[in-house]
Amino acid sequence: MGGTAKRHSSQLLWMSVFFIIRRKINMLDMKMIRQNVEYVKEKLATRNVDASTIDELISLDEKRRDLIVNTEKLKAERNEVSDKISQLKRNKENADEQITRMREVGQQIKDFDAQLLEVKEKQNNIETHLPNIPADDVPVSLTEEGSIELRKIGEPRNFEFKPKAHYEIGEDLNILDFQRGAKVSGSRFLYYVGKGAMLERAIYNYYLDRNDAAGYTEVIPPYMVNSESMFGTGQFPKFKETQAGFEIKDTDLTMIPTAEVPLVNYYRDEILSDEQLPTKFTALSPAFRSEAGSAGKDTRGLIRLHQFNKVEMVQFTKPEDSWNALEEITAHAESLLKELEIPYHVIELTTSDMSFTAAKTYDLEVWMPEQNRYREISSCSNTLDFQARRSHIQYRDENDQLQYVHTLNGSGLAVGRTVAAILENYQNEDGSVNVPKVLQPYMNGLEKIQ
RNA sequence: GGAAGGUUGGCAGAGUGGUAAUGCACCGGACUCGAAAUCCGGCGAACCGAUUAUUUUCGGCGCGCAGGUUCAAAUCCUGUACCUUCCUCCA
Repeated sequence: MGGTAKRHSSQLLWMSVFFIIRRKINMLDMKMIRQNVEYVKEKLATRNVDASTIDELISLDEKRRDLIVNTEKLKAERNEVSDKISQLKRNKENADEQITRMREVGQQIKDFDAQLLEVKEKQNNIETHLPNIPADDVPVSLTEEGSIELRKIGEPRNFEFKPKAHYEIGEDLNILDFQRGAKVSGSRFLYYVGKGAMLERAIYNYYLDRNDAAGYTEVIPPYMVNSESMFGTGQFPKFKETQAGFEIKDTDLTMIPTAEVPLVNYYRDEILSDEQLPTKFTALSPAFRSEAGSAGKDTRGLIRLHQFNKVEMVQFTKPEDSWNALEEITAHAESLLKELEIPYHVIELTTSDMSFTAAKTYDLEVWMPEQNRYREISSCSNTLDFQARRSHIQYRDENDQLQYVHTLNGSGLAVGRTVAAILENYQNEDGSVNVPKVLQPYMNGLEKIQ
């Protein structure tokens, strides 16, 4: 058992190495890079990619194409001579001379192919680690500073008492149980109990209903996905190297860090017709994150957990529509906060703050009274064709030409953090918490948790 | 978890070592006032490279995927994924 398990996992390792090589995966179009070397260097420099990396990529690409020319020449010869051999054999003539020669050619092909594989591997390793090129209007910054506040909606409430932290409120009301979460699972886990569980459920049902009304098709996706899916949306390979997620041992499965992964990969390796665009999906799912590297940050409360619920929105659009779609998806996420009457602001992330796949990102941050600051509750991004290239999602345009679709994702919204925001913003001096009006129908008319 | 069968172009479907039949669909043409039917011709996804760079042409790859044997693999060998059916088990 132990032996087979071990062999099994080493095979999986090879599988995960090879699926990268097997298909030509361009997150950025190699032809585009080749033709715009300086532009790419300049753009990626704003995302901490060294110019020498691009130089190395270019030289590997040249080497690769040279090898292809050489090896294909030999393969063409082999095909031709093989044809002759088969004719000779059919005529019962002697083909020994040709066969001997081809034996040699075959060896040469093998040698070139081995070299080619090596170069491809190196090239792929660089390519798959290059982040998306930021859109031209994204603020440039190499530090965390520099994001732009686009608008601020709603006035933070004036408290006549010292507002409590959401985790205190939740523990005092017996609706959040972090102690037992830690006992049963560990830190960064909790139980929602009673009206707390009901509040969580009310929020995500409310979100799903609103998203449905906005034209998103509701989906219940798998919560574990294979490596190719993780690759398609841009989590792998970096995610794997930094151990940012939970991978299931001895399998090829990873617990999803966001529903974006199964939603975008829904159409992986498919060609859509242009009537299918735009397609809009929404899903409630738990999100699983190891939070490696965030030790000591947000150790209490609902802000940073290993498992949290999130309602996600994903759109597949034609290239010319994706920038409008980003505004639309953001506006829709905002409408949810407006209806919940929680103060928030919208910021535009900087080049280095954006996720690996994003060309442009808006974050929505809600006001947290006890922390006296805004905290992220939604992130809406346009990845352009970055994910579509990795996951091979194309469509036939009106001229019957194949084109990559554009993909967008946005939280609509993070559920656990919504609970936190409601507890803090709607708290009363006596420790009770009012239920936002729009959620009351989802809580059997309950107006206050006490 | 065990067993058997399967996976070939948009679809259907042949092909057990000599380089992917055939049908439907599709594109072009003929016939027609036009269409259908019929006939003739063409193409068979995607991907990669060279060439041309508005159009092209040539080649590689390509029969679920990955290895191996061979001058040559859809075909033989090994591994593996998925689908179907039957046991087993289970919400």
